Amino acid sequence: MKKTIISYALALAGSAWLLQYVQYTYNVRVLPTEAYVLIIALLFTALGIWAGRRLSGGAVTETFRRNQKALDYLGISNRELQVLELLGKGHSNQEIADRIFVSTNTVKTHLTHLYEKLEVNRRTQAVKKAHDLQLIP
Amino acid sequence: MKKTIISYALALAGSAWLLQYVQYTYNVRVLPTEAYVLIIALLFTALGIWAGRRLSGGAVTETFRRNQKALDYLGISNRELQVLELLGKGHSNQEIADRIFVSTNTVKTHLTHLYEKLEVNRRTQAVKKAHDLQLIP
DNA sequence: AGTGAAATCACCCCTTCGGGTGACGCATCG
DNA sequence: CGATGCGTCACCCGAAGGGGTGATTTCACT
Repeated sequence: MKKTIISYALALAGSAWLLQYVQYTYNVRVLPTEAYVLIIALLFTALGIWAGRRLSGGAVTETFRRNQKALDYLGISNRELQVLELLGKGHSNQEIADRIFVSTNTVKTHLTHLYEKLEVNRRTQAVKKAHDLQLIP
Repeated sequence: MKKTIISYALALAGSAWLLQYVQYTYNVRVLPTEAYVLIIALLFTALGIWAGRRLSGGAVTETFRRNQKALDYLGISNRELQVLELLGKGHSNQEIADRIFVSTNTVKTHLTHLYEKLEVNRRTQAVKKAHDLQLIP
């Protein structure tokens, strides 16, 4: 992180210096201004892409966005989604039941429906599929 | 994609034009050359970051990199990792056993050890933790 | 007013999982 | 040589999960 910033600053300073050097040492403008602008622009675009990857690509700051379309398509209800979320956190049926104030039977019913809609037959598979479909983080 | 490229080209052309405009219309260089370089650099750095995100950020091409350090720290063996991977795919003990040609008892033993090392007591939690620790994709 | 989906709960039966214990062969390391 | 860790397998038991059926209430839509 710190290294990235320092490298970037050095690259920036170096480029500025290089431009000055070329312009003042040879005292000629071999290329029109547009060309310089283009070169600098391309150079720093590349640097920007690289810096962007280093700075934000590594740390996964990406916020979770639920795939509402898939949710609708599969016909998963609110309550079922709620159960699915707790499922994804690794809770047992009993824990889920306690957390949403229903009996384990109800949780089982919701899960059965979820398994049908997700076309799976185990909770682990349900979690995996829900995760792949971006239904849960 | 196409829109991104076009927008980018427009931004680039616009910036070049703006520079020309400022320089030739007022016929004065209110700022030293370094400042211009800096402005252009910063501008296109930002544009580069933005373009980078649009072009490659959307498609998650990010390849999975196993967290070897965590693996070593937790003392998870090769065989255990193999079981963990199949676990993460939502397989049952029987399926895992068939896939690696051992008995379900062996799978259970591996899992028991994994639960201890990952400090969990359910397969779903194990999958979640392994996923969080980047032990499995 | 009637239909249907969602949500709730119950009971049964069977499979799967998890925890505990014990055992054996094999390799590596001191 | 003995200790340690890994991989393998077995048996037991209780808890958890999964499949099936059936039932009630509530609420929205028609």
